Amino acid sequence: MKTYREENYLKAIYQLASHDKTRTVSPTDIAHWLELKPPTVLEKLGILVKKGLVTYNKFDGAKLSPKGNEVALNIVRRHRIWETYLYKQLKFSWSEVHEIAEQLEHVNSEKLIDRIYDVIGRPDFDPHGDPIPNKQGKLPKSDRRPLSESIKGCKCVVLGVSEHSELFLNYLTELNIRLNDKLVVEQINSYDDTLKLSSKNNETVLMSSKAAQQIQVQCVKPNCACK
Amino acid sequence: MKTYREENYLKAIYQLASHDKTRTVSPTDIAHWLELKPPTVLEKLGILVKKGLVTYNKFDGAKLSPKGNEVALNIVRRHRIWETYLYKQLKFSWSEVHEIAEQLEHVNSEKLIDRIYDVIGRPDFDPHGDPIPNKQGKLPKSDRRPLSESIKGCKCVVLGVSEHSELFLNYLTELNIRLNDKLVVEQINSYDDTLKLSSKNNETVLMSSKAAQQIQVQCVKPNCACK
DNA sequence: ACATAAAATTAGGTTACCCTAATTTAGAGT
DNA sequence: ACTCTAAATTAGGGTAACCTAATTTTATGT
Repeated sequence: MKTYREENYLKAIYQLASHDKTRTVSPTDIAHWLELKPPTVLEKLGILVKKGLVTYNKFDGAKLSPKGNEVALNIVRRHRIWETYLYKQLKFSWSEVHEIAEQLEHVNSEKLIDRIYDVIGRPDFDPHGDPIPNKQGKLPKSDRRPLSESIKGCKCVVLGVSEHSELFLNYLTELNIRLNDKLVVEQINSYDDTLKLSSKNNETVLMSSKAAQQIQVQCVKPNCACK
Repeated sequence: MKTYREENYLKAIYQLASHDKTRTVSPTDIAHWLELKPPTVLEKLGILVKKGLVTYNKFDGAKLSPKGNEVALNIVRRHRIWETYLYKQLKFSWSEVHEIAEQLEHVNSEKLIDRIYDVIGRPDFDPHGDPIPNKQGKLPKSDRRPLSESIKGCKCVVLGVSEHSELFLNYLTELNIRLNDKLVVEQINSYDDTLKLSSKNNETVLMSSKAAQQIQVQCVKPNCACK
């Protein structure tokens, strides 16, 4: 339990890297993410480098080593398993589970994780729609992509969200968009990429490009023009 | 979660005090219990005193203030609720739950504790037989007392144990003594207080006074001569 | 009462994490 | 190339929790 700060650094690097794969993960990014200051992060990066969990230089930023990646994915695994357990077994709401799972993910008992993973039926995805890595740190396959990459006419199903803030989740609730909902992209505004969507019950909603980037979907038709 | 060390100090003081109510809780006792060194404990005691959670002087030892007691009992509550949950819901063995509950007890979510407490049926006692304090820090009533206080001929039922080490729990398993077993005290050796006990299925076992002190029982007959 | 063992306390040090306030280095625009 | 800004880094501290090695008290046995 004393190593939970280290776990949080590794998880942060993982999350920042997967959030935007094009940019490097800078000390400033990590500091912002963990609500710390850059010198603090820099210091810790030095320690993580020495431990062989991370590589760092100012041009490439921080990168997880294979060992660091394994640790990070294990935490992600625990987090998502707990989220699912809280949601499915203990009837917490979608927006409540994250904060509690942030704590539970650091509880060190493989047997406990195995047990609750069994109870929830060993799913590949958590209630947010995020993939649950296996023990070896491998992610299950899927064709998930951001809704923002859809083209006009695409019919797709909501698999998850990339942002888990209450603000965002409540925003989706207001738009009446839920996990597994099917959406049709009616129009894409060519000026600001705002999407006009219609959902199953023929409600039509407008969604900003910013929000659409955070929604993970999969095309319903296997030969959909979206790639 | 960062305050878990403090929680552990308070819990240690509580446990040491309830373990032997006659003796004072010394820094050395606490150090031994938490696997720390006396100066470390002394330093922390100063902080706890300053925070109004504990009183301390070398003659009376460490004592929980009302506020400190409330915090300690809340941790005990969480610990025992988790133990029960792990045992009853997640099918962990009696000897496994303690270690995991040691970690889970520090997870800070009243709603989570409430939820799992509901799931296990809001019991007054945990699977060890230990009482679960309510939210106000009150312990449920019972006539529990150590088996070592029994007199010859007493018939009593095992409600719990005061020691939770694997060593001790395995010892009980070997003697084939379980929670809720009924025992009859056949003889008490007047030299070393060793007990000769017979259990329901007429097995006879010898038990040291040391072990008997750790077993909590209740007389079966309301007018039993044990007091 | 006195030696001696044990416990409490003091002194001084370490490591992990976190900070603010410079300073240096990169990057971006002109 | 030059300037200006933002990011990275260095310098210098602080606190919490630990520790070991004295030193001082307190208890204890004879």
